[in-house]
Order: sequence, then structure tokens, then C-alpha cells
Amino acid sequence: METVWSALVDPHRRALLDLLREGPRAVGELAGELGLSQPMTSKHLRVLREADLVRVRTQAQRRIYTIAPDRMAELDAWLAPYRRLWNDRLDALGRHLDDDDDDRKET
Amino acid sequence: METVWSALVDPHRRALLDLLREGPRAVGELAGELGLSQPMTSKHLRVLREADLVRVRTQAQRRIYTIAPDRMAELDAWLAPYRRLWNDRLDALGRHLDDDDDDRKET
DNA sequence: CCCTTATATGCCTTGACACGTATATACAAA
DNA sequence: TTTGTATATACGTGTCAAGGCATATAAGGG
Repeated sequence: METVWSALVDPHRRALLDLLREGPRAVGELAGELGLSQPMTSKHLRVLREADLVRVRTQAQRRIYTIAPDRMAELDAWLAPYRRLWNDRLDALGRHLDDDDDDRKET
Repeated sequence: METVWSALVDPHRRALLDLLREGPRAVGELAGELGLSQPMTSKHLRVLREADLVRVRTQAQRRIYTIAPDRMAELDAWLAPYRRLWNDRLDALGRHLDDDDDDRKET
């Protein structure tokens, strides 16, 4: 769990995950799209790998990285009890003000 | 947003928020319950304060800290597109068991 | 006014981490 | 094997933050 937090705190690693959310990619593609050097990309991917946030499969010389969202569910579980707090707060605001009324939960 | 991440990455600060989720408390109480020194508690609270994750009000010599969950909603927003991923995964696993359409949380 | 309580801040050390550069490893084609 | 491509790792460096300790600030009570 702490590994997940320390992996996600870095903006580059979150950007990597955002890219991988659209589909599996090789290291070179990720580096190119983020404007990141290849060694740094590999290092960041290693951190994500050791946090079980991504998986890798080998295809010729390329390493194809895939997102593995299970551990992010843990983060969501941590966040869950707080979600109630800000929902209540939005409810309270919505009762007093009319500008924020609909669509406050479940994207 | 980055401020929120770097504030939440520290386990002590997350523990502080977990305590404040149950209700507002003074610095001394928080320090006592976490076994943390008073200066460190104040410093961590400062980080949370500057990330707008807590608010403080003065009551005599005490500073009463309250949770301010609005910024955590941003984190939830970042997490939202991933939630679809692991929900799909759970759906695939549990398709033959209990099959309801959407909301499967609230344990 | 002291004096005590409660909290914040300043200084310092240490450790972790991001980054760049260079090199190593893995695989494939010639 | 040699060469080229793709990725990983090793090393050195600078930065930044957590932690302890001491001290400053604030507020109330005698």
C-alpha cells in the first residue's frame, strides 16, 4: 500500500499510467510520448512494476507494458470513507445554493 | 493537485487525516494518538494545511484541526477512469456469480 | 508582571529519490 | 560472429523532505 502511494506520487509515473490506460505500449513509445529519456522511462516503469501497478511481457526485443489496476483499487478503498464526507458537503451546498444540483456521484 | 499527492504520500499525514475523519482535534491529541512528537505533528499539519486538506481554528491556546475533504475529490476524479478498468476486471471474474448492473461498493 | 500550557518554527543531519551519462544485457538480422 | 535495436542497470550528483532538538510565539492563570 505504501508502495502504491510512493509510486503514484511522481507525476511522470502517473502520466505513464494515463498512457497505459489507453492500451499496452512499449518502452520507446512511452518515452517518446512523454518526452522522457529512455533510462528514466525504464526506471519509472520499474517502480510501477514493483508496486504491481503494471505488468510486462516480452515481445522480441521490446517490452510491452500493460496496466494492472488491482492495486489502485486499494487506493480507492482508502479513499472511500472520505468520499462520504465531501458528498455530504456537496449535499449541504446544494441545499443552500442552486448552482450545484445534479450529477454529484458516479461519473 | 501535485500538492495533494505529495501531502498524502506520507503515512503519518494519512494517519492524521484518518483521525480527523472522526472529528476535529487539537494538535496535542493528534500527537498523542499517533505517538508522534509535537513538532513533527505541527509540521505535518502544516503540509496538510497548505494542501488545503485540513482547516484550523483557534480556541484559546489550542488549534483545532478539521478535515477539508474537497481536494481529495480531485484525487477521486483522477482515479475515476481507472475505476472502470478494475470494475471490468471484477465483472469478468464475477459474471457467473452475482450480476447487478453498476454500483457494487458500500461493503 | 511571571509562569505554565499549547503550538509553531528554525537549524541541522541524514536518507531517499529524480535525473543524466555511460554501460550492460537481450534479441534479431546480416 | 558482427551489427543494430530495444531496454535495463550502475554510478555520480543535486535536491528535497522527514526527523530530532532547541527555541520562538501565543494565550491564560497566578
